[in-house]
Amino acid sequence: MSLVDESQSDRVRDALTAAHLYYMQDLTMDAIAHELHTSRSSVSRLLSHARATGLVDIQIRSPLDAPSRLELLIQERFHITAHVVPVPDHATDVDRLERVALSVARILGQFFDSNMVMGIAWGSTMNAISRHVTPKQTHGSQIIQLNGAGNMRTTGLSYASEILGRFGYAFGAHVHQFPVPAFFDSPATKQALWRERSVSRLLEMQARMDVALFGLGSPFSEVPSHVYAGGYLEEPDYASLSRSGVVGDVATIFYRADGSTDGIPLNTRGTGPDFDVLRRTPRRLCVVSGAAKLPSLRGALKAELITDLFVDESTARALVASA
Amino acid sequence: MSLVDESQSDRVRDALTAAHLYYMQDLTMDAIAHELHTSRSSVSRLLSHARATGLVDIQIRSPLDAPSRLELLIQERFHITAHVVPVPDHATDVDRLERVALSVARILGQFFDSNMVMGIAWGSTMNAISRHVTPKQTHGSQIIQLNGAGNMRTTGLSYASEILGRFGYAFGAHVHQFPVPAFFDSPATKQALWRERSVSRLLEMQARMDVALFGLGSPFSEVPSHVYAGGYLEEPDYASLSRSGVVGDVATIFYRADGSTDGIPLNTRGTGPDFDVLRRTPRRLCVVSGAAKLPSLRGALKAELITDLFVDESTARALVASA
DNA sequence: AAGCCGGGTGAACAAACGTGCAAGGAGGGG
DNA sequence: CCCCTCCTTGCACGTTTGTTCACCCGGCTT
Repeated sequence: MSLVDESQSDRVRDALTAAHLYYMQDLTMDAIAHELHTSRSSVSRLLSHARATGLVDIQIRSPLDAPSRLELLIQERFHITAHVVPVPDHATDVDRLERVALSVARILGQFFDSNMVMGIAWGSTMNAISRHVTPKQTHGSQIIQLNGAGNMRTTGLSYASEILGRFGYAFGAHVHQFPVPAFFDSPATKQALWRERSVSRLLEMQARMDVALFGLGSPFSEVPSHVYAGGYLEEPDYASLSRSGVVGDVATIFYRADGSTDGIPLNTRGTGPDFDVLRRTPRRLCVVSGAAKLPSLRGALKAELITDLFVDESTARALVASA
Repeated sequence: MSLVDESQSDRVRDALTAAHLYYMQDLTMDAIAHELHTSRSSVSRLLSHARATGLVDIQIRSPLDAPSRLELLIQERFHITAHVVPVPDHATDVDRLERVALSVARILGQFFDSNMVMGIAWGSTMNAISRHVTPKQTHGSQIIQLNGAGNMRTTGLSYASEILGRFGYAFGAHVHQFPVPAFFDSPATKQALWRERSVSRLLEMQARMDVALFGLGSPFSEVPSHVYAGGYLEEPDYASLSRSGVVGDVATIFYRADGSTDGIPLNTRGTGPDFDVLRRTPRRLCVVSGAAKLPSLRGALKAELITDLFVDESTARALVASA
């Protein structure tokens, strides 16, 4: 282990030197290879490594007078910070998701630091982000799962824990899983379990998280979110959602177009944090891609669930275009 | 002007988009050119522009457990933060200076922010840095010249103001020049002028600066600094310095190997800030390259003039090697 | 001890990139 | 109105960079 450690740290040291020479002194990889007594290819790999592990941190800082027109409009209209991801109009929804996720993954480190608690939902958006998130070493930080992931067929643990694990690994954070189904069959079971100390400990932690990161579910769009495709809900559930006028969910809690949640039966069985809890979280990062989620997004904005919105360009345009 | 402004801001906007697509989404320049309806070459230029103007900010962050061994040693021995710039041992002194300067220019933005006052000396080191400093927009910030620049032949204003001007431009800071000679002929003139309100206003500003940036002068090394080559001093002055046991200067104030300054005649005629003033400045960035400055560096460390040291690798090695 | 296995290396190739150059276009002055 | 100038553009070229592949070397198994 000591040998491994040593060679690891040698590698890091070399990567740092190479990064310094490349990004601070503008040497070519060739020149660096020469100074480091190795081959140019190795330097290329060293630099890739440096970027991938967050040794090199590339940020884009708009001079504050020139954020995109769209970001300004959204800020004025909804009083949130918008990060519009440029994506060509003809891109497919899969592309959109992937590109927004990549951008978020790169920028996430700016929102998370040592000794913070970050709550994370799961789903295709979070999955995509998790696969790209660039590491940033922190200490004493915690990552906590926002809602259960089990369904009738599996405990969902492996899927959710893979996602959470990648975030935890990237930030050197302690990961707290939430080993319950996404939806309980009976509200009583939920209430019972919520009184269990192991669970209430998690809920308390959720109540004092610093950052929440989530996507939006949109039950009635053509591209249903993970929750809706994964066998978590059954026919009568959908009928009930439809009757209640639901337009979306955040971490298994549903809401209407006006942002209200009162009297939606399924919410007594969902496992995500109550919106009152969520709204007390200082920074609430919401990632949305694709126009299909527009109604869900409007509802979430009405419900004031979002402080920072990450959205692809054309969806952003659609958002401000309509009243 | 409005047309110029508009096209400027268009350019910035395009540069931001391109940077986002390139650095956050890992598209190739070709792909970006396509999305922006322009040619690949223009995208290349756009990205260069984005980097050069600080829209894209590249930082290197050592995981705090692995700063170079040298930086650690220096920190332990002298209680300052060291930034060791990797430079191959066989590099010439000119190379050394240039590469250290480049590194400092890139990192300087991390030390300077809005509403700050930065004092800047001048000389070949500062000149080299000024030619590379990457912009960072700030507001309400001030840059102030630490010491006069005139000599028997010229007022020195153009040289010093060029340097100061580049810093000021890069940070959007107000520049305050110090229109006096580097050394007065007579101490009485200095004292008289020091009582002038226009000058004392500058001195007061120096007294509350947040950052000072300076190199070291080394009067008796083979590669004399600008002050010594530029006709600022005359033969009797050198003799006097030699008699006093001077090993270096910071902004025209001389010191001995033990860091003391008392009773050095020339200091009554120099125009830089008193070391007591300097030592009250929260951050004092010193840039040194080349082993020839080692004695000066040791003296400056003894005098506790430095909080952050930027130095090339082999000079750093030499510094810790000797007791 | 021989043999496999995984990770890392440099050579060679292909892709991506930067830059000198000539052409085109907008703005300003005659 | 024309011309001159300066700035920007895209092309073409040479350079720089990423990636594939065969190879080597240390560690572990049989």
